[in-house]
Amino acid sequence: MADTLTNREIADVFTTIADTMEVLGEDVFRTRAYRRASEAIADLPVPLATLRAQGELIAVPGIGKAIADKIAELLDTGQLAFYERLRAKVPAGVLELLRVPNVGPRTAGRLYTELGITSIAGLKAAAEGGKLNGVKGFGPKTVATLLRDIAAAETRDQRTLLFEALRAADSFITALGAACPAVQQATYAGSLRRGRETIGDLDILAATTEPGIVVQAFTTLPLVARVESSGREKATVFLHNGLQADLIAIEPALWGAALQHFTGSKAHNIRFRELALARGLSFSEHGFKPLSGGAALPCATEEDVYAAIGLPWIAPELRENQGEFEAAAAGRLPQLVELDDIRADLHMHSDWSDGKASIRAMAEAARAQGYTHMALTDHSAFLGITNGLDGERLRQQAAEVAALNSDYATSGISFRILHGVEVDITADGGLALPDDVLAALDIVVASPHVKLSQPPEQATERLLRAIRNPHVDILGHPTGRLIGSRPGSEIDLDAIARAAADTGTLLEINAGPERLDLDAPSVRRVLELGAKLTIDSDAHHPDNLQWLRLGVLTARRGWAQAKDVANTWPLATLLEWIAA
DNA sequence: GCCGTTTTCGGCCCGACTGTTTTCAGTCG
Repeated sequence: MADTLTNREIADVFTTIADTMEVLGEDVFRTRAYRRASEAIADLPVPLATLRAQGELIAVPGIGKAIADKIAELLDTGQLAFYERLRAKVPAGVLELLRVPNVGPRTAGRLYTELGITSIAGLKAAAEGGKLNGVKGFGPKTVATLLRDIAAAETRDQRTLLFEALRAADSFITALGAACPAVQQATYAGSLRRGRETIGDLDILAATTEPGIVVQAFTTLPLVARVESSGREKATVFLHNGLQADLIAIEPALWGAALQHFTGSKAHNIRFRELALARGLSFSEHGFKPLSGGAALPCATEEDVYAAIGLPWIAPELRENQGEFEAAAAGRLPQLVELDDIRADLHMHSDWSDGKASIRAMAEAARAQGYTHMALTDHSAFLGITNGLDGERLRQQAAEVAALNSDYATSGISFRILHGVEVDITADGGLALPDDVLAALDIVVASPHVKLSQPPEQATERLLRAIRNPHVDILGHPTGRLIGSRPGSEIDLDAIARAAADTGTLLEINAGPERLDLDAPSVRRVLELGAKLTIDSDAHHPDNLQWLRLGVLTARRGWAQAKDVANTWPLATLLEWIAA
């Protein structure tokens, strides 16, 4: 039998179904149902085959009987007759047209049925050859922007990493405030505020009593390369670095409504508005409109907005319609971990291996973050690892760590460097250092760096062996994925989490901008299964310690509380945990 | 196709912006 389809592959099938049905002009609510199902599946940390075996498919919000049957057919046969019938009606190239900005399903459908266009290249040729002139809906301006949009689709960048987007948003907001005194307050919203690992565009919110002036200032900033659209209260621009940025200028009295609206997610907002309607309230970025015509409700803060439908404020990182409304209604929202809760970084490198700074410099950087302790975890000597340490060099390093700790103690500084290592997990689950070397260390991070494309069973068994080694305290970047370039190992996350919970092994959220590994859905699942976490920078330079912010956002998206995260614990608690 | 503190049938979030319009459809977020 062929390999079972992954959740991602099945999610893609339902997205294609939705796209195809939209192009065919079929019922919008049916297409929305397929899209919702696809999104729900994409975020599931548990394989669909497992849920199906437990009869739990229809327990997933957005999956009903009909889609559950289609999932079963895909799992059993690797195919779906319904999907094949749809695909036969619309060439794949027509769906490709949807990648062109401002070409939606209606336009793509007409381009296909009326002009026989079945590819972006074909569309470009038609536009350049004047074949669109005189076609209903295609005036000269539309054709001109279409050619520009085709060029954008051909060179389109992938999504931007969270870390880069945060930096871009900060500088953009600073520039806007400096250029326009009419801005009373400005912040970013959208997926950036929700802490998603990659960002499609920047959503900037500005409070002002003079929206026209702010929009004008926004669209004429030096950072702006091109204005896509510009209206009374909204504008969309492209920056020189290729990022798209949207602005909404809003009355201060409606700040909470606009912030809620532009933070999303779309699924969260749709659900929010359904709940509002059930209370006789229509909600938009301009606030509430009581259907009965009653008095307006306050919307200056997001707390006002959620209070209007009887709920406490919900943290942006939770707003994915993945159970946050139910938790809020039941008074069971988690008290999410915060950056200020972090007392230590437990995965840091120095120039003893491939880091760029001395142990002391890294320790001082940790102290500057306000930490009370840190773990120095240089690489073990292993194939492919630069300048990794063997047992002898680790003994030498221990002396330097002891001397530094002694310096801190005699200076009356309460700070402790734990001496550790980031030991390689070999392809079969062994470790690159012998047990007696590991036993002499304060803390051990074990991480996979090579052979990350093993079959799932082998990849899982490899990590399970490492977790069960009594010297291993932390499993570092468990899947090895790199966002946008390497998918990482396929592992049986439930098995890993259960073993980690059994042995007390901490599972890492590696906060490197390209790693964020574990990812947020995995974090939520491993916490459900009783495992504990660490959030570590994996810093190779003092500046990298700031990456921890990304890890905290990821932890929050995974519903993590401070008590779940070992580097929020006091040093004594951590040492007790490791000893046990 | 999904779903239920109005509902197992009949709904399904909401509005800005653009271009081509004699009043609105399509796209986007």
